[in-house]
Amino acid sequence: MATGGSKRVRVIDVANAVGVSKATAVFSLNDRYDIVISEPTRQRVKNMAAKMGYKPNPLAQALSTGKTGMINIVVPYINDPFFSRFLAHFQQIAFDAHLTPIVTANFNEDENADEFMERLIHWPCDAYILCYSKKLAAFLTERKIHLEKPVVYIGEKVDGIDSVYSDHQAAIAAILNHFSEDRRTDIVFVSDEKALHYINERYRLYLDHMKRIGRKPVELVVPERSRGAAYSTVREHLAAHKPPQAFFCYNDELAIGVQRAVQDSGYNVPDVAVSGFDGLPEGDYMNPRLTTVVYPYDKMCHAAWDLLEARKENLAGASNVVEFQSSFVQGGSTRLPDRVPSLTD
Amino acid sequence: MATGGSKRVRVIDVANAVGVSKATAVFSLNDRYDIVISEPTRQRVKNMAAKMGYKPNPLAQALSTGKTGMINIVVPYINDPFFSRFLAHFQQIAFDAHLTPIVTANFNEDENADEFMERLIHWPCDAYILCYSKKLAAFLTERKIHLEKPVVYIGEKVDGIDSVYSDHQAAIAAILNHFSEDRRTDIVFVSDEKALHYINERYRLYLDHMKRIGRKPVELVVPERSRGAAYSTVREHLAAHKPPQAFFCYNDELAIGVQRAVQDSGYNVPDVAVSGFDGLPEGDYMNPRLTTVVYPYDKMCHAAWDLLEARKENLAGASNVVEFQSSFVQGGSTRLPDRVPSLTD
DNA sequence: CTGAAAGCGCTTACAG
DNA sequence: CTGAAAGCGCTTACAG
Repeated sequence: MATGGSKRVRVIDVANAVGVSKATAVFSLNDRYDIVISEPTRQRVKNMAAKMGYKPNPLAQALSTGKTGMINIVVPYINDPFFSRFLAHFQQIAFDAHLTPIVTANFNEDENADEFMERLIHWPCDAYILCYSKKLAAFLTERKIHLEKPVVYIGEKVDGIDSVYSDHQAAIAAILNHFSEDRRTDIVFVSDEKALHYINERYRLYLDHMKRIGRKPVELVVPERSRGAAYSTVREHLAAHKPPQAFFCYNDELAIGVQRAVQDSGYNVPDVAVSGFDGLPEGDYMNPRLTTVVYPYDKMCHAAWDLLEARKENLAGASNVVEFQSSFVQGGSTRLPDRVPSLTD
Repeated sequence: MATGGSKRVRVIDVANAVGVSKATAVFSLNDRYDIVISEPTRQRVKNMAAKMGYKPNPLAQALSTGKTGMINIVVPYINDPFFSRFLAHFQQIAFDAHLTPIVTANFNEDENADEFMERLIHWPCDAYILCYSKKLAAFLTERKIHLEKPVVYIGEKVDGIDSVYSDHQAAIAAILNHFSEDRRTDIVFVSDEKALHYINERYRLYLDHMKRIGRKPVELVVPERSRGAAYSTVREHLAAHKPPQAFFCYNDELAIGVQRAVQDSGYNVPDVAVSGFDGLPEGDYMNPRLTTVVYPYDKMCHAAWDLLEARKENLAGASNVVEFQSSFVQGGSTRLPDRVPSLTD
């Protein structure tokens, strides 16, 4: 049976209805002006197609042309306020470009990850947008997929493929500097295992900072990158230890759990300061508001798209990098009431 | 050029490498045990396919069989903590079933909505899962798409197609009852325009309740279903009016903005009570915790999947409905300290 | 413009 | 098991 329902209209049906050949119908519909067809004929075909509700079967077109009109957008997790912002942007961009976005979560380090990647590279699509999944980027480049189809990476600078990222250094320094100005030196770094395992910029700058001010770094490792896990870990920690002057959290997701844990343990925020990262919208609705770092999401997404478009012309060319700057945003979760806030930007 | 890279391995390549016919190769790979092929031959084909990295081209398979292996999952918005939970569940379900999920946001009432729906029905896929988009459901049933492919609706009971929903009545009653027990009678309903426009259960039960207790209902209409819009609306309201005893909010998204607005206006929550709806994870991390209503998301998703599976066998059969019960969860955002909490379940 | 044909990569019915 | 063939619905090169 034909794909897409029993009585789907085909080009041949349109051609027969108008009384022209299949070729003429196709050329008219596809605006092939390199073929000589009279304007009235073109119009008759188009009108009839519209009247009959003809839509080309994308599958057949794809098989014939090698262009699927599908674009694979990969994020580590689909149900995550951080990544879903990127998804929403790309969804809109793809819609406008008349492409079908195949949105997939790559399960990053999960047990399904390998299986996922195998399936991914065999799925026919025209291009890939990878968000924050270095492992997947390595997988694709190893198999030279980026030489066959455009691939763009968003999140970090990755060798060999076009990438877009936001530089966090100044923003991280601003947070740590802000702690110093409030004379907070007893700072705990909160992250999940992954963030410690890889060479992590936030962690590294934290270590540098602690060294500089001559204090011993303390890491609190949360078993999983979720607010719930952060909450439990910090509750336990505060049951056994005195609170630090500040919790420097890997991201907002963790900071949200941390802040709640501090409060539920009977301490006040910002007496105990809590800082996050990522600029999740919900941070603005915490009480107090979460100090965080925001990135220019929309600009990053559009830059990624532009790279992808440009790449089509030149698959083998040298890879490009587009850099943005993240910015520190101070909220009540770190501001001591008796001090004037100091924003670096 | 072939889809999916220049040197993609095809069945014929595998067949030639083993020295069997194309048909034999296909039958072996597809485990067609209705065809007599010796076991050793089957194995040789499979091993060679694995060795050569052969994966069938899904596009060609789809065109030939009429089965695309794609399932369309539609939500109003992709970047929404409520809907993205459903997405995450279905993503996993589809992965396990070896299907490719086409995740799309239908922009619900936006300007793009019509264009979106037109494209949607012409996109070849094997089935549809619609989440909370009645307009789209009507569009599909009008065109009798549900008689061609399985369609399941999640969110409400919809005539003519299989649907899964959670009944909120008891939970809504529990919230209102909870307000009464705390002697709160001055209750404001907060929703966006849509929620008032349609016949809305939460709104209707609120009106009934206010009538019963002899108080005048007050609706606060937020221009858009976002926490930011709710925040602004309530800030303005509280600048001009005395606070009510309770804000009964259409959902958590709005309640999050409302709670923050109440606090920023200088009032205490739960002196002014705020209740939400949906059981978003972030409600648990508000200060105080948000009183809300939770649904059995995972069960709903699996029920929807089961309906879809069953529907394949019998497209024309009468539609089924699976109902779940939502439950009231009391948080600190409504609990008066001097009263014993009263949970109905 | 037309008409007949090949091809994308697969599945499947059929005669041997 | 094999081999030759038709078909899914489209695109495209080619001879007229």
